[in-house]
Parts: sequence; structure tokens; C-alpha cells
Amino acid sequence: MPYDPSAFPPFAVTVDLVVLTVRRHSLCALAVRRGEPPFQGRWALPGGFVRADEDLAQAAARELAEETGLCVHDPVEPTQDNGAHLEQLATYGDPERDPRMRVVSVAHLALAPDLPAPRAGGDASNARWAPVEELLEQAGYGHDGESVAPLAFDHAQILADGVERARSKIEYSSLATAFCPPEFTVGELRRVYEAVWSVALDPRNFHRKVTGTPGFLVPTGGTTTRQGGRPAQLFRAGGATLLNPPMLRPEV
Amino acid sequence: MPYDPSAFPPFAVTVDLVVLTVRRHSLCALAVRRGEPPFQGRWALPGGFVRADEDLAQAAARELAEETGLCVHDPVEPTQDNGAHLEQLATYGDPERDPRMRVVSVAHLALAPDLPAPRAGGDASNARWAPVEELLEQAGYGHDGESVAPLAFDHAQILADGVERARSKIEYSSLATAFCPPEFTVGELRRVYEAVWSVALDPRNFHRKVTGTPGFLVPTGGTTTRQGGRPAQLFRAGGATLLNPPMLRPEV
DNA sequence: GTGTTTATCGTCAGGCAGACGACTATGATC
DNA sequence: GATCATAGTCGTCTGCCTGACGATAAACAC
Repeated sequence: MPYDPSAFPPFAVTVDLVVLTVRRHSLCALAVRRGEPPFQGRWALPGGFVRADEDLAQAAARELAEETGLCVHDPVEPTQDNGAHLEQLATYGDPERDPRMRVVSVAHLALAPDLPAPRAGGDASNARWAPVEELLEQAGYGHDGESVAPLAFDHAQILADGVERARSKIEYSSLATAFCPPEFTVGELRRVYEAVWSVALDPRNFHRKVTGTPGFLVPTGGTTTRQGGRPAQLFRAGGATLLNPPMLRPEV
Repeated sequence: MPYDPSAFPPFAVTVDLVVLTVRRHSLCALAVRRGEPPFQGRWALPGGFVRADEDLAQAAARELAEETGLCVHDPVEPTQDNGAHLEQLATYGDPERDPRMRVVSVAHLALAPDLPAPRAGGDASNARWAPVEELLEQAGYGHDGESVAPLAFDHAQILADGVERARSKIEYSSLATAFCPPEFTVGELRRVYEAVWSVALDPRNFHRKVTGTPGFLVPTGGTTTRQGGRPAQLFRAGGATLLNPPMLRPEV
């Protein structure tokens, strides 16, 4: 009874991407402008149809590469430049979420280091990094007084879920390093946490915590002064993926 | 370019259910026997097609009710008997996961208190509660020496993901109460944790932790001796859903 | 009554986090 | 070059939480 191959309703399946990065001390997401109805001219999350011979993760990685040029970090070989973290987020299938047809979207979450300007099929004006608060405030205002329409479809919900996933996951995993370049300082990592959580962290306690957690950070031996001030040690992400005990997000 | 309504490949979308409960001190999952190819006669997770006018969560709740008679706990009205916790788990869409056609399955996780014998469309011999270790050991042996074939499709992976979700989620949420009847004792709740984690917990420290966390447990005033020994206070689940600080799973 | 079982309260030591003082090493400015 | 601002790094102290127990309480079985 449960399987009748001739009687199942057909669905379109897409992947949508919540691509997050940290730019200028704030958490930003990649948004693309829609060139056709519905929601023409509105901002949306990047995404596209899953192809007939493609796994969901493959489809998400392909879309990510098409939109940003990023390739996905292989967990087995974590020493790769320009790599991003990619994981499945959740699936959205409300019958009314796309007015044209029944579309089920498997949303994925990608975390990337700060990147140069985005490209969307070669057209830069149709893709941008936007602070997530700006994208999530319904009918808010952009930096130059321009009114910002809400994201297309249910993408505001998807983005909110992705941001919450990122916020909670850096608590108990070493995922925050995915926002950093291959080599980074403790201060740069702290500013990632501060941007994602929108809080201020004590530099001394943070330093003690991250350097005291075995396997979290590996010193490279080098130093840098790119942040000004006293030279800071450079680190790479260590092999540990789980933080135990976790780094607790301070309650507001 | 991303949207061409006439050119998207059609998919079948199903929901599969990981229904967990605690029976006789062990974590059990609901399995149904397949009555038709492929994998005819093998055990599988319950599930079925999403209907054309149905949300994913609605489809999962409908399947759960069909298989177990459980209705889903409304988070707004948490004082309901015979209710279960239901949440989306993950989505599985490997092109080869179903040999007949391209099927994307949105797996859901349900947690239920101990139930009477399951029913699968009225046929009890085709549904059972099985300990998860038994379902997950590849080509293991059942209790009467009968060889147990692995679960159909990729359901072993789905079950493993659901079990891991449940194991980690009771660490930092009050979700373990979903395995308990509406009124329960601290000892019963502790045995839930012990069964899900397969560990032994110190009764004194556990009692201190759960009674000391505000909003976790609400005393009902009654007592019971159904576990033998000294009468124990009865509790209901409190309003708190997040445990802060979490209950740490002891490392093996 | 004695033993068994389970529940519940207390005590104590160790680990970790928050608050914060102190010092160091660079570049910028006068 | 002295001074200042900026960051990074090392310590200290206190309070909270947890793990490892001891001890007591209240039921049932014999």
C-alpha cells in the first residue's frame, strides 16, 4: 500500500544555500537578486534544481561553486585553501511556498572565510554579501535609506534557521575556524565569535579557553601584526572537531 | 536560468520515521516488515509518500498516527496524553537509494513513551519494537538465533542518525521527558537516560541535577511505589525546554 | 525484625568560567 | 626618541558545577 510507483505526486526538488561569512565584524549572508517572477527583483538565497543523477550534497556543492567559486572542504583532507564547510540544514516543503508548483527545498548551510566580491553567473550587481540582521528585518532600511524588501519565498525563515544553526554549532565544535583563513590568530578567531554571536568576549578568557582545548588550535610558528599591536601567534585549525566542554555563549 | 518549470526532473518525496521509545531498559525503534519488492520481507522504517496538498510535518504526523496511533505533542499545549515529540531529522536523496525511481526521503524523528504492541495497518506481525543495537548490527542475530538482515534501503543510516540525534539532544534539552508517561519519577527519568546512552548514572547526582534545574521538573504532589522501594515523588515536565548547563553524557 | 530495594539529603575535592590586574611588543604620533 | 594607543599573553581569585562517595529514609518480602 505505501508504494504505488504510478500514483505518487511529482515534486520539484531544489537546494537552497545559506552561505555565511564574517565581513567587517558582522555576520553576512550571500543574497542574489531574482531576475524573473515570482518575486522578481527581490533578494533571495542562491539555489537551484537538483539534477537527475546528483546527490543532494553534490547539488549543494555544485551550486556553491557556481555562486562563489568555493570548493567544499573535504573533512578527510582539511588542509585545503579556499575551502568551505557545507552541511545539510533542513528541508522546507510547504505546499504554498512556491506559487508555481510543488517545490521541496533541501537547504544547506555553508560557512566560508571572508571572500572578494561575489559573482552570480558573472553579473556582480545581482549578488551581494549582506549583514544577516539587514536581510532578516522585515521591511527595514538599508544603509543608504533604501527600503529593503523581505527575502523571496520562505527564505527569511531558512536564513534564520541557518544563522541559528551556525550560532549554536560554534559553541560545541571547532566550526568557527571555517570563517577564518587557513592561518589566523586567536584575536581573529575571537572576532569571529563576537560577530556571529553579537557579543563582546573577554580576550584573556577566550585566549585561555581556545589555547587550552587540546586539538583545537595548532601553532604554525609564525606571527603577524596585521591586526596592529603586539605580534600575535598564527594558528591552524587542529584535528578536533568537538569542543568539550563547549564554549558557552554568554546570555545577553 | 535556475528556474525552468518545464525542465526540472520529477522526484518522489517520502517521509520516513525513526520512532524511538524505551522498553525494558533499552532504546527501541519501530520497524515494519516490507510486503513487496524491493527488499520484500526485510525490516524497514515506517514511512510513505507525501501527498500533494500536505506539508512535510503534516505528512510525518499522519504517518506516525497511522503506524502507532500517537498524536503529536503540540508545543503550545504540552499537557496532552499519549502525545509524542516529532521533529525533522534530515533528508536523504542519493540517486541510487531506491532502485525503482528517484526518491527523496525527508526523515523525521519521533520520541514516544512506552506503548502497547504496535499495529501496522492492523497487521501486528508486520510491525515491532526492536532494540536499536539489534537493528543496527549488520547481519547480527536475533534473540532466538534467527539471523537478522540489515534494514532496507538506507534505513540503517537514517536510524543511526536519528539515534545519535536523540542521544545528543537529551543532553541539552528536556526532551527525555518525551519518553516518559505524563507523570514520572526521577528514577524513571534516570532510567531513560541510562537506556538511551547505555551508561549507568549516579542516582544521587542525577537527582540533584534534574531537581536543581529550574523549570525542568514540576512536582505534582503525588508519590508512587511502582518501582519498588521507598515511595518516589511524581513530576511532570516543566516548561523549560533547554537545559543550561547541559547534562553531560559521561564518556565511555 | 532483617534484608533488599529505591529515594533523597549531605559532604568534599577538583575543574572550569567570569572578572580583572599586570606585563609585553608592536606601530603611530609628537 | 619618548609617548601613546593597540593587541596579545600570562596570572590570580572566586564561585559554581560535577563526580565520587557516605548516610538516612521509607517502602516490601520473608
